[in-house]
Amino acid sequence: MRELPKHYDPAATEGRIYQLWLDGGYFRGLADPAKKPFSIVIPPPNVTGQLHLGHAFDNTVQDILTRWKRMSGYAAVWIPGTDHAGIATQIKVEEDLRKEGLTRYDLGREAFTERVWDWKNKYGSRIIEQLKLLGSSCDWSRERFTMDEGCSAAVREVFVRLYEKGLIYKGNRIINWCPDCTTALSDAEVEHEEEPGKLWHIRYPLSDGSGYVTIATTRPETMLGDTAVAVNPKDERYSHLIGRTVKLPLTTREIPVIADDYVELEFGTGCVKITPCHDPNDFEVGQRHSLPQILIMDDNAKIINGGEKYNGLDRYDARKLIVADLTELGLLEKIEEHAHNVGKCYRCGTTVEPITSPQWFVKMEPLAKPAIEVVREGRTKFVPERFSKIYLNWLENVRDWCVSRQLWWGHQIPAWYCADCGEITVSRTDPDTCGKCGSKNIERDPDVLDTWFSSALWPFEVFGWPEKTPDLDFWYPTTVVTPGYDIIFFWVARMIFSGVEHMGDVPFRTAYIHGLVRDEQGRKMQKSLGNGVDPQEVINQYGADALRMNMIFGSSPGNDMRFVTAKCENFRNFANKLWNAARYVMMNLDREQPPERTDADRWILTKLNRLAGSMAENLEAYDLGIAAGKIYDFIYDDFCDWYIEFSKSSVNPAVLTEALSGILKLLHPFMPFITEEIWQTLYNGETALIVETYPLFDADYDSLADNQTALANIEALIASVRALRSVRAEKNVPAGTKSALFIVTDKRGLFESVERHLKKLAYVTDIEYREPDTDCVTAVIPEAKFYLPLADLVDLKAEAVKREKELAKAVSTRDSITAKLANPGFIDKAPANVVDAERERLAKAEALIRQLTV
RNA sequence: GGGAGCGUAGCUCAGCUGGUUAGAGCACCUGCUUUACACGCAGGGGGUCACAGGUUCGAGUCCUGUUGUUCCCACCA
Repeated sequence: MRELPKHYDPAATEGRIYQLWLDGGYFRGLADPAKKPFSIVIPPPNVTGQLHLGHAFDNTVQDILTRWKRMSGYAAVWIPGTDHAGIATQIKVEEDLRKEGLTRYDLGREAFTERVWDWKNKYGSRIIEQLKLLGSSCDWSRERFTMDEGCSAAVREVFVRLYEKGLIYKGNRIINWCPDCTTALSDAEVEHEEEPGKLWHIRYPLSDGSGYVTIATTRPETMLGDTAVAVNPKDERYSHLIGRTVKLPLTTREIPVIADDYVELEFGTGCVKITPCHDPNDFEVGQRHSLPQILIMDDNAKIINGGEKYNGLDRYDARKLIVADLTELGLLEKIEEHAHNVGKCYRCGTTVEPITSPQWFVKMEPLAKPAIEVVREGRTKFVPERFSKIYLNWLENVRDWCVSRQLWWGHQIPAWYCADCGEITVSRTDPDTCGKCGSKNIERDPDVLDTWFSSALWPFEVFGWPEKTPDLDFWYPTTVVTPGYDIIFFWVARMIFSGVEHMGDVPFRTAYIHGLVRDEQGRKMQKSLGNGVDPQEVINQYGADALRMNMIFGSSPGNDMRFVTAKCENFRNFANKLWNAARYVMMNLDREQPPERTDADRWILTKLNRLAGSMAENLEAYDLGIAAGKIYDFIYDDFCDWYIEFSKSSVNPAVLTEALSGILKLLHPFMPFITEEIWQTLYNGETALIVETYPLFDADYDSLADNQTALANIEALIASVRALRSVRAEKNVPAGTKSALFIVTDKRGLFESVERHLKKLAYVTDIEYREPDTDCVTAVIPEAKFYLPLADLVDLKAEAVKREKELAKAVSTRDSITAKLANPGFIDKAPANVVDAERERLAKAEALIRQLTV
């Protein structure tokens, strides 16, 4: 047998163990009809991504579930892959270009996308390599990329299908525009932030010179695009103005005063400027009243169509100038402080501009309806349940999804415009001619699709859809996905409606939603704050197993967690504890085997069996933190503190090994590296732990009479040792000082069977079952009273005081239980096992009182 | 304007379907080279579970309200 070093060294182990798994092909998922399917698709990280703690958390959860199911006999597969991340990746490459003094326009579309592919091929696997450091047991042979051939085919198929069904359309509608990324964004990609702002009150003179109306606005620059002023039809202050016109200051235009319910009477002045091209509400008002549309900003949010003076100005410069000009004209009535919500681009943080623009939209209502149904019916369950409300609420109110992006990196929209007849041809294969008039004068839409359009198809495209593949048949719907709550809208909801629409079934049975990883102060981890913790450094310092346990231990489903690096130390220590326990086991393998199993042997195996049962319940319920806590406690308390200590006075190497291997199996999904390493040593590399069978609860074994007896005996032994150690510590008895022990008990058999342990663990020389002749230090448990003849330490008075205290406590416990049991309500309504437990407690309290009053 | 989470030991957090004396890690105190581990062992101190009501035989756990805090959604310019 190999000598193990005194300390576990993760850095020297993890790479070797990971390679062992790879070489063994253990991650490979095979659609074996003899087994039950278990499948997870990874939330594909961005190709531009660097491993952060969010990934670490997410992937630990997935790996625990996958390893557990794999060991439980499922045909388990975990599909990895990456997302092309349209905006993020394009920005990255454009930044590189800028260093060379170039823009993407200098290269042109083809050369530019080629360059992005180069970048992807060079750096795109970085995040994948980092995931491996965590121990992720993904089936790497199935790694996918959202822009690989298969995924691209799936995207195209979906686009065409939806178009043919009338669920994708092109329209000139108001969208969110990021002037920095120069692309449209979906509603979900806009983050609203409250900001201090101003409410400018501006006078619009009536055309007939009879006065003016005062409007209030937070964005005065948009007045250049005003095409009306609106008031509420019920507003008597302004009813006389309806139908008249006002002169739009700073322009030569005259615009009408209209009436619309949208205007609030109480807010501002009760008069609203209407800018159909730059405000979603105004857009709708404009539709209702057939107002002209005047677009006053270009792609970079610079003024156009605003007159010579303002054209070309940035929107904020224009605002300053316009406010100054209005002031000069005496048309600025007042400025109020006004906090309001501002939409920001979720990628770059730039304030988005609502503008009208011709874009492609997915019609949401017909897709949302069935997606709402499947969750209501429980065909997909959210864990924790509360997230289903967030999901439902979003889908119930969702507006059409703007899917076109003015980027070059992504899935180019398969639509061709005919210059001759204006027809749009949408096709599965690239057309040469217009589908309507046959003209060759056609041009492809330059835009690409929202990145989330392809990730929405992830759970079926990775199995080969639109082909009908055996894998798809076997593993779809997938078992579970594990995203953070921050991507419920982006990803979870869109996967569900896409799965239901294209596969006719939900994409996953369970959406296990987890919280976000925050820093020690509870802040989000952000580059700009510099508070990010690099998981790779943590792994280097403490080991991947320690990092994994840190993420899982003490976390609860759906809740955020603070990452405290120091906590890793605890789990490094835990790993070392297990390591040394294993060392101990292996050092004792050659010892002589006693003929029978002792109570201690039966005790540890019975407890281990129960542990398997209760951990299974927690794992089934996705309570990973609780399961982790239980195996942790078992290893520290039951196995190391007690069983190994028992084994020092009477060792059964077979049981020692049996218990250790059970522990290794149960712990493996959580701490795969160290458990496999120990397993390899313990069994000389003959088998791999990763494909061993996960322990199940055995009810028959649990109910064996010998095991039940062993449990009772060992629990009494533990209580005895604790009581004796406690009293010795209290009296400051030096550890080296041993003494005889007198036991007064009517359950002599209970102690006779464990005398060896009692002597060893409580520093006892001889045991006698009688009252001692001299004054003694005493300790009491319900089953017995103990006397330690440590004459010079005995303080009779102190002993008496201590006994009195204990007695008082025992009496109060007894009385409260007695009262409880005398309560007919309790006896009638409490479940039998609870009543029994109380009766047992009472018996113990009474026994303790008896011992104390002997 | 709606909705949700959180408030438990000095700190970071568990506490699953209500049921013993509310737990863990770190920190703190007292001992200890006990033949696996000082990345250790033994013993110990520390909590009126935010507050107020209610349901119940029984509430940290369920309900209502208050308060603090964080977040999400929403078209009052």
